[in-house]
Amino acid sequence: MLTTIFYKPYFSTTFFNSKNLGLLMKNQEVADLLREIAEYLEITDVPFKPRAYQRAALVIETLAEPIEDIWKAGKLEDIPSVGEGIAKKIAEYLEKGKSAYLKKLKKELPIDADALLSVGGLGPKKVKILYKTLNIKNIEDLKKAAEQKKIRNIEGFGEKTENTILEGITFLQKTENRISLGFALPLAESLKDQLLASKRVHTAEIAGSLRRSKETIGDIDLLAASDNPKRAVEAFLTIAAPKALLGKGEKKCSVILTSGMQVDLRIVKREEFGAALQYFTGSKSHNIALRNKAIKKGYKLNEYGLFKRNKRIAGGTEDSIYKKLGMAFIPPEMRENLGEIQLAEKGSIPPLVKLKDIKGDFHTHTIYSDGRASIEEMIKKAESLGYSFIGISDHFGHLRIANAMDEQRIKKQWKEINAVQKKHPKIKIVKGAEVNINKDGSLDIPPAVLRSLDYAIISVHTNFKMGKQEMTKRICDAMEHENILVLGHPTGGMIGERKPYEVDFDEVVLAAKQHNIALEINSQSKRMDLASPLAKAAIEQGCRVSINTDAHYPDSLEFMRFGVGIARRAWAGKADIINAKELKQKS
DNA sequence: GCCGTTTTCGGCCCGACTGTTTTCAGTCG
Repeated sequence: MLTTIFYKPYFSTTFFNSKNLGLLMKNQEVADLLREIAEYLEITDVPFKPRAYQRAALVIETLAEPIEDIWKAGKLEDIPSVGEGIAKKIAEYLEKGKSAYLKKLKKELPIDADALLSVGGLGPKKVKILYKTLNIKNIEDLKKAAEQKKIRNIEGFGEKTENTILEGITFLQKTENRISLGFALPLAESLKDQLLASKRVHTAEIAGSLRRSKETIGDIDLLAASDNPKRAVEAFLTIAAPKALLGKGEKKCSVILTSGMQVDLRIVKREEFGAALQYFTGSKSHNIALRNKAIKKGYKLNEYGLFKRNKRIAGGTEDSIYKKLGMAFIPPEMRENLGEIQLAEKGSIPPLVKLKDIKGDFHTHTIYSDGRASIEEMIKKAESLGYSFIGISDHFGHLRIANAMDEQRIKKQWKEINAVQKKHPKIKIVKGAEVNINKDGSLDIPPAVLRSLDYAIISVHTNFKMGKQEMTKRICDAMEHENILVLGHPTGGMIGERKPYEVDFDEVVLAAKQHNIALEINSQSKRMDLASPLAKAAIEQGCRVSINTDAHYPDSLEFMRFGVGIARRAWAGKADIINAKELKQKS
C-alpha cells in the first residue's frame, strides 16, 4: 500500500456542539410564506409592510442555520429584519404548519397572487385592477380574458399590454428552472468576449449572481462601458442574435437567447463603471445594506457613483466605493449581507481560497470506468493546469451504468498508471477509486482492495429514495471504513433533474469531522454539490472540504473554477481545502 | 412591520424603460 497522507489528522478532544443543520428546507418554506404575505399586502396597497416581509424573507432564505432551531431557542427576533410581528407569524407557521394571517389575506382577496404576479409585466397594481374589473383570479382567467381581447379595453391597459401578458403566460410555462453556473458562465464569457472584440465598448464585465458564483442563476447580467451606448447596444444585439427582445433603451437592453436564457446588458460611462459593477453585482440585500451605510455617512450611493451632495467622491472602481465607506474590499462571492459588511468595516475580511491555490484534483474518471479519455490524456491536461498531483478515481464495484472496475481491471489500471507516472515524473499520480455506498452502509469494494488504494471517494449512486434517518445512518456507517478521503457529492442533487436525497446533514458533518473525511464540493455543472450554504455550514463546524471536478473528459478538469467559486461563497480559506495543499508522504 | 452614531417616532433604495398617456404610473432589477 502506498502510504500517502493528505493532511494531518486531527481529532478534537472536546465534544463539539451538534447543530442540526438539516438541509435548510424549512428556511425556504418560511421565506416563501413571508413573500406570499408580502404579495397580498402589496396588492391591497398596504404601505411599507410588503417590503418589511420581503426583507425578512430574503434574510431567512440566506440563513445558514435552520429556522426551527432559532425558533426553539426563542431567538427569532434576533434575526435582522424580523421583529415582533413577523416572529409571531413564523412561530405560528413552524408550530402549526399554516398561517392564519395569510388565510385571512387570501379570504379578503381570493386570487392566486403568486401566479399572477409571476407573469412578466404584471405587478400588484395591475393585478388588482384586473381582479376588480374582470374578476381575474388566476392564470386561466387571465389567459381567457387576454385571448378574448377584453384586457385592452381597461383604462391604463392597451393592446400591447394584452400581448405582453399572453407572451408572459407562455414564457411562464416554459421556464421554471434556474440554470447551473457551469452552463451559464461560459455562455456569458463568450458574449462578453465578443462584445469586447466588437470594439464598441471600452470594457465589459459579467455582473449579477454569476459574478457572485451562485450555483444556479436566473439570468445573465452584463455590464459595459462605452461613450456611444447606442452603438454598443446595437453591437450586442448582433452578437446575441436573440429570439426575443424584452426591452431596449439608450442605456440598457434585455433579450432572450435562442437557448431560452435571459441576458440583461447595461451600458455606463467609463467613470461610472466601478459603481455600476458594484451595483449590478448585488446581491440586492448587500446593496441595500451598503446604501444605508452611505446614507448614514451623509452620502448617496447609486449605480453612477458615491456622491456627497452632488459631487461624485468615488465610483471609477469598486474598491474606491468600499474604501470611502470605510470598508475593506468585499469579494463578490461574499456579498450576500450575511455579516460580510461588518467584517469589512473591521477590516477583517478573511483571505478566500483562489483557483491558483489548487494543487490537484482527487475526483477524475478515465476509460477504465465511464470516463472518455485515457489516463495519459487526463494527466497531460492536469499538467497543463499546473497541478502537482492528480488522483484517478474510476468507479469500482458493481455499478454497471458507470462501467465500474473489478479487481482484475484495477490491477491493470495500476500498471498503466505506473507507466504513465514514469513518463510524467513532474506530476504525482495517486491511485484512488470512487466507491458506491451500498443501501446498508457497506461499501461496494473488498476490504483488501480498499486498503491497497491510496485513497477512496465514497458516494451514493443508488437507492436515493429512502427515509432521512435510514440515509443518514447509511452514509455515516459508510464513513466508518478506513482509507476514505472524501465523501463525494454529499447531497446527491442534480440541478434541474433530481432533488437531493433526504439526509441529516449535521450528522454527516459530525461523522466526517470525526473520521477526518473531507466533504466534496463537486464542480460538475449539473451537480454543484455541496452548494455554498451547506459548505459554509460544514466549514464553520470545522469540517474540511475537497473541491473536485468529477471530470470525465480532460477539458472537464477546468470545472475546478466553479467549485472554487462555491468555496469562496462558503467563505473558505486555503486551509479549509484539502487539495489546496501539497501531498505529504507519510514516513 | 422594522429600525435607530439623526430617531422609541417617522422614516423606509433608486433609476431605466414601457405603455399609455399627453406628463406619468407601473414594473423591474
